[in-house]
Amino acid sequence: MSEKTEKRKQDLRERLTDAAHIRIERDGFRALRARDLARDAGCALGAIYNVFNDLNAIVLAVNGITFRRLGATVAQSVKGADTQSPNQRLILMSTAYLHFASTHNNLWRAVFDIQMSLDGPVPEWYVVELAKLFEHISAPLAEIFPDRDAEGLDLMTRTLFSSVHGIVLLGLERRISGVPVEEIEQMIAQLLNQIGNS
Amino acid sequence: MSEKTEKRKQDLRERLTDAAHIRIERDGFRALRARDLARDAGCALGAIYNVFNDLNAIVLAVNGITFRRLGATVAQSVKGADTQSPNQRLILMSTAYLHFASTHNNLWRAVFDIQMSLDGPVPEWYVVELAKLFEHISAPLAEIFPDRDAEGLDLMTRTLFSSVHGIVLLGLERRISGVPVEEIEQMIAQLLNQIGNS
DNA sequence: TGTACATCAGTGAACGCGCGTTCACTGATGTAC
DNA sequence: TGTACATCAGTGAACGCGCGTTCACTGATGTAC
Repeated sequence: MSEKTEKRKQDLRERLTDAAHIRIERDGFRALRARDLARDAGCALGAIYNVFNDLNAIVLAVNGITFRRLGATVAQSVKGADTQSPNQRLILMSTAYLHFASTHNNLWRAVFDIQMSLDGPVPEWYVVELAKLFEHISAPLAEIFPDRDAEGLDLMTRTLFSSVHGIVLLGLERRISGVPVEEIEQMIAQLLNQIGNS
Repeated sequence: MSEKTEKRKQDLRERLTDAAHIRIERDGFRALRARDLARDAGCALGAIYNVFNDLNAIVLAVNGITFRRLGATVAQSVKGADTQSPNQRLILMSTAYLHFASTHNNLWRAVFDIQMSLDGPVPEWYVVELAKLFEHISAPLAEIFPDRDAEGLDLMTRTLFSSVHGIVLLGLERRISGVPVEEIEQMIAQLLNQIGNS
């Protein structure tokens, strides 16, 4: 395969991923259709399978991008905030998480939904990104609880992340327990202040 | 329609619900098939539609049962525990919640999953059960924070429920961030002790 | 009690549709000489 | 530079399957007289 051809393939891969990105963001990943993607990307239906193993691989590709963006957004929220209290930084990150989830709801859900319904190994990027996210959380926690060992800190990190995730998840779920974003922010602040003040 | 006939219909409804209950618990609600149900319940495929509007109605019926059981289990866990500290009671309830979710994982997920992917009005029982669950949570919270008004208490109740839900959800999710149940118990205790000690 | 009729639960074959994936073909691109 | 050949990206019609739901039919049950 010549370089030029390889580039064309890469090009198609990107066009498909972009199209999937847009469609998932708008309609959710369960509404993704091979025929729609082909039309959007301007290729034949069969061409998809020259470039991806199956539809799922495209969703995973989009999820990889989404998760990295999410991680970057959270990291960004505390960049240059070293002067803030650790508690304040946790709130900044959680709020960033909330806003990402709120703004890109379908993309965000796809990341967590599809993992749960799939089998096979968890993709590498997933593990890496999650670890990075956890590092950002554990840093302020280590300041708040300086005498915890690494293991205790890890448990606390998971606890905190899951809690905030739960608050965001149910808070954004209009059909069940959904509330306005400001109220979700209050919930997060409430939770973190409890923890920060102990 | 005679009384006897009505009873037969009611009977079939129950047989179908029971069959769905078993299958959802074992395989998850996404694997539920009309033909399987008909076979399990010993009726013809078409008979289902004499008795339910569609498959979804059966899942909703099962979800109603599950949610009530869940509520009862949580309530049971603090029955006669008035001597315990409010914090301790919150831990009891959360642990009961965890164990229910862990033991009846697919049933539990169906309750939350299907609500999110459906449109149309939220069923009455759902709202009622959730309100009951929230009452159980807000009682101990009112003891811990006697000077909060009703609104603040409500916010805190939602915060707590969502947090515990998130911890259980991600904790039980083997493919992503899953950990042993004992560790989830620790996470819950950690969260609630933070809140109880403030 | 018996007979004629009406109803409607019960039946399962067939409909209908959606949709991921394949596959035989074509033509553009690249390579060898 | 030109010619012959090979490769493989690109094509889209067709396959295949799953599965919810319908529908024309039947026979059991109930009702009227």
